[in-house]
Amino acid sequence: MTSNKTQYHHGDLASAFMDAAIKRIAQEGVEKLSLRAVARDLGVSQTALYRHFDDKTHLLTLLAQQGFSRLAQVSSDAASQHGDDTFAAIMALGMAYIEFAQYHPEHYRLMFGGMLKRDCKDDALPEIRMTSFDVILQQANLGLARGDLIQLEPRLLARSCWAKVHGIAMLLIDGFYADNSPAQLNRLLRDMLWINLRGISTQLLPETPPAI
Amino acid sequence: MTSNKTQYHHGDLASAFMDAAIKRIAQEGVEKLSLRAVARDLGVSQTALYRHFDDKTHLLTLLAQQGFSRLAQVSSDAASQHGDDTFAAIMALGMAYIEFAQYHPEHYRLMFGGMLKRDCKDDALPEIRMTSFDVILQQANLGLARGDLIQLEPRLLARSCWAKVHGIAMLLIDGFYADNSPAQLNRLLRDMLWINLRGISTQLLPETPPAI
DNA sequence: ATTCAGATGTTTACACTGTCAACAATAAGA
DNA sequence: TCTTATTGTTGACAGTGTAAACATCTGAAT
Repeated sequence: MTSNKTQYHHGDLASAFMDAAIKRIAQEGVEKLSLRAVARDLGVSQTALYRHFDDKTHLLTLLAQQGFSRLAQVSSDAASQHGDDTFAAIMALGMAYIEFAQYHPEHYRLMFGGMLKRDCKDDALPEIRMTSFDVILQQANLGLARGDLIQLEPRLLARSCWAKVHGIAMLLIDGFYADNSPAQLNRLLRDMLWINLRGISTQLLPETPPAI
Repeated sequence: MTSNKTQYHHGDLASAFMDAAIKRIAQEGVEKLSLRAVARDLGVSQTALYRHFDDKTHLLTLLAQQGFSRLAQVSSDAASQHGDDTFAAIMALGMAYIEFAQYHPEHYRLMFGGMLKRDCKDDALPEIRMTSFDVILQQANLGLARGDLIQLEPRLLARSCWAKVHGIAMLLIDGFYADNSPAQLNRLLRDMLWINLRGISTQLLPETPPAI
């Protein structure tokens, strides 16, 4: 299996392809990703990938799915570290979410760029997409149960938070907050998240979030 | 000038190109826009556009600029129809903004898709981008002056609104709210916008916005 | 152990793309 | 009218995604 003598069979070309593709995407952006270039990186023929993926869209779809599952993971982890503090949990969730986008901007753009929706026959994507949403929805339900959040549909509360977080993440990676030092940026992001939280809180929250 | 006998000189090929390109983008998405296809639509040679645009990025940049200026126009118009009612004005602004994205999803994606930021030498784009923001900023300042909004930096208030509106618009055109009737959708969008407004209001607003 | 089918990788080829260089036709000013 | 800059065309080149035919390896049944 790990015989490095014969290199005709790569071993696990599929995941090697995905890793190499992500690296290239991170460097040069999704738009100008070339499958042939990835094949060159791996020292493999330019059509080898067609034994593992239907076409380019298929590969990108799998990468997007991978991104969604990682995003759900990090945001879920962040939220669960704040026990029964509704607002701290949602803030942590949002910041982790935004950090993911910040560290993997091109991957995030692939996930939400919309180039997949048009010709994606794979029905699994919308489903996996929702795992990220479910993390937020769960926190909304917890907050409702604790009486911390106003009594609207849980889905509405979650959607509101998601839209806010997503908008911030998008504008951030598009460079709209570039005129800020790291400390200022952190403050700005937290302030913006907090405003939306104030809008769904039953309590009268202060105008700015508590220090970390 | 309008001699339709000799067709060697088109007259105004530059804007004809932009119009035709926008049409194609609206139909098939930004990603798979082919300059040659646009040239074919216009019955013109495939390199004619290089007398009017540096390259593909240049054309897309101009289209994006045009989009930003139209977006600023419609959202400004919507806000100015609500006199001195801070919350009605901001709600109208947000809804008009979202409607623009809804009616021109691919154009909106071009504006915020980030495929320009990477290799856009044109410095005018970030500037024109900000005209959309200035419309919101102006409403924030008005609301502050009336004492309707909490006393934070006007830029922060505006940025918060913008992020929310942008996030909603993006998720909308990505199909995340597809499981809604038009009436439900309108209600959902307004509810989400309203939550953010509650977060920056000095008054205690109701949990859902007043009927249109 | 041999054989044979399926999985995996390669070669070749095609249609398509963005863009450059060289050339042709027109419009406008001296 | 002659000149010159503007505008459009032709032809070419390198790069792309991907289909078809072919080659090689792996693994299981005989």
